[in-house]
Amino acid sequence: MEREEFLSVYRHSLAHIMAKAVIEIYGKENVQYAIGPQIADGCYYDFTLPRPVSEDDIKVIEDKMREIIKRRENWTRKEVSRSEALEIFKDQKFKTELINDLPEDELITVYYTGDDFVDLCRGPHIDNSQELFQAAFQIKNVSGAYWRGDEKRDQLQRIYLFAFPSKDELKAHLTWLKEAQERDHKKIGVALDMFMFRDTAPGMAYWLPRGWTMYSQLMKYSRELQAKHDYNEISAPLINNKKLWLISGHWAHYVNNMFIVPGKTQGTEATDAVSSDETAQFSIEAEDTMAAKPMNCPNAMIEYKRTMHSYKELPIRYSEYDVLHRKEKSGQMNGLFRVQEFRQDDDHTFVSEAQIKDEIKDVIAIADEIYKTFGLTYRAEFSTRPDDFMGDIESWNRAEAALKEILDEKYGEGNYEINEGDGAFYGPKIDLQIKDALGREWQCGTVQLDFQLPHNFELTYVDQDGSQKMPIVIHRAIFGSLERFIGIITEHFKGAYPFWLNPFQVAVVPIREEHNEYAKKVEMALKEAGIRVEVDYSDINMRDKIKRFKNMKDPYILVLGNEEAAAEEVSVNVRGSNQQVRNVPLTKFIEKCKQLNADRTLELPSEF
RNA sequence: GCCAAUGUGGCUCAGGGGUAGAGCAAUUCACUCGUAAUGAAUAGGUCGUGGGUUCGAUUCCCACCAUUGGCUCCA
Repeated sequence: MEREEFLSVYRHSLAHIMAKAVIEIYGKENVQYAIGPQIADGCYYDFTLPRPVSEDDIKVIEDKMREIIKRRENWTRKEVSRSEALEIFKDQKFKTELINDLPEDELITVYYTGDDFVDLCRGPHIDNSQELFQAAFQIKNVSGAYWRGDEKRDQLQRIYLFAFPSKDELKAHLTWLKEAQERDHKKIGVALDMFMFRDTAPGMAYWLPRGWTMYSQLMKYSRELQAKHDYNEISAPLINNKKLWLISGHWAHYVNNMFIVPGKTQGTEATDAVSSDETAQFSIEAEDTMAAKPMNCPNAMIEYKRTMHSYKELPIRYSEYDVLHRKEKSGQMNGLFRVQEFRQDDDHTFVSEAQIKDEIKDVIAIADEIYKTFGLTYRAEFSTRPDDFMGDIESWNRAEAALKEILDEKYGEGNYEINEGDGAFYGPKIDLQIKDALGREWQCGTVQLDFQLPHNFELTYVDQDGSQKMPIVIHRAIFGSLERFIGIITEHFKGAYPFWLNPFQVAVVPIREEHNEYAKKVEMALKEAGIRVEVDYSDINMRDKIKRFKNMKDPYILVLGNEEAAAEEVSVNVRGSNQQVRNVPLTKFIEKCKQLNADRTLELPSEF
């Protein structure tokens, strides 16, 4: 049996063992068991139980599973008719629903584990529980889950299980998990003084000097690159009157994700901040109701509309890095990955239909260059026309064909995922997904075609024949949210960012106070060359200075003593090792740093 | 929004019905010319917030807030 097949068979079988254990513990009449599929590192099973599963229960369930396996029970496959199946599971609502939803001609099979447990399943399974003797498993955690992933339906308790063919493999997985948790950007970001969160602004990062330095470098990089591709940056108001959101459609489709500032319907001005006017009433129906922008697009439309446009101007690319606010339901926030305030490397490009393909191609080229700079790999997803699409079907077909052609050229047919009918109602889209340290995927880049907004805002351009045409809008972001992207790269680099990006690039350690003068000279020379440098002039042991800079993961630490001062040299301590590179001429070191900045090099050289 | 867990000095965490403890960090002093944790002393906390139970709550109960892991939804 292939390893993959083996994994799927016995992980799946372990899910049944878990169900059997849970039923024996809680009593069959108290348990509704739903589904128990295998997943990447094990399996899970969904139940409704008489009470929540506690820490103590977890141990009990694990022990019961081991006990069941030791019974060496036979697993028996049985083909049954629909009515037999319904009879077997007559007290099980989820199984009954599953059976009723099976196609008419579907062969229904059930598996007996021992005489007292039966589950609806297409298999295949092991023949006897003793085949699981070597298997290593451990309950991972318990969480809530919705029946059939529908939040309007039953809330189930999902018990996750790690499951591997051997104890060593389980142990290796747990080690991996522990290491992954050490990459957590929430930990590293705090340790490196990058950012913080406070409940004075839930889900909104406070950027500290180091973190903001890096944030600025990302924007600088993005701006430089996009300038080469003829993008024009704009900026627009952070809060807009409700009338804008009514036109854009956000008030109808997105209002639950917006921070609203209700207008005043009656009352006088408050006279002081402490005792405000109690007669004042606020309502989102008031005309002066405002909302913080969750997206940049509507304002970009407003700027486009300022003047008439000729076909000769297209494509018009409006990029922007403005702050966006999106209100999240509680429980959705996650460090920098999911926040309520963020910036995107956003852009709205106005094109004619004929320009779509070339424009998207250029976008993909930019994306490629950016991701390559960070050494990130991503997965592309193509989402096509949904049922409630807007616009004419011919435009959709042409747009989708253009996107598909680009994707095929770029990634090769079949090397990207196609989500049929999953596009936005206003246009098809390409999303780029990147994994975090724990293997969770996050959408970063996105390229979306939009037929709707130009319509809502009645955008036009004058075509060659003098007729009024409606442009198509391309929304795109490559980093996506800069916050999310910084979270991703923090985990990717484990806080040891590339030289060009690190908050401080060079740290300087004068060995004793009498070397401060030379250190100052080195500092100024580095700053002159545009290199971000920090120096510790304090009167403490050099080891302490080095320790602090190492903890902050500065790429190069320069140690300066008599020898260096006399020869205008530096001694370089390279991040990631304790090797010292001695007798490097200062000018040579600076040239190297400038080169690393210019090339945005990923590797950190230890030769100068 | 739902299920569960967590919240103790700047950070990491221990403790537990009788008004709090460690390590790191900070401050002061000493040490300090060769590459990652020198020594001593000092200071710092109404134990997330608000109620309740109790003679007494940081500890038990309730609500709320925030965070984490999932579900759902998204950049």
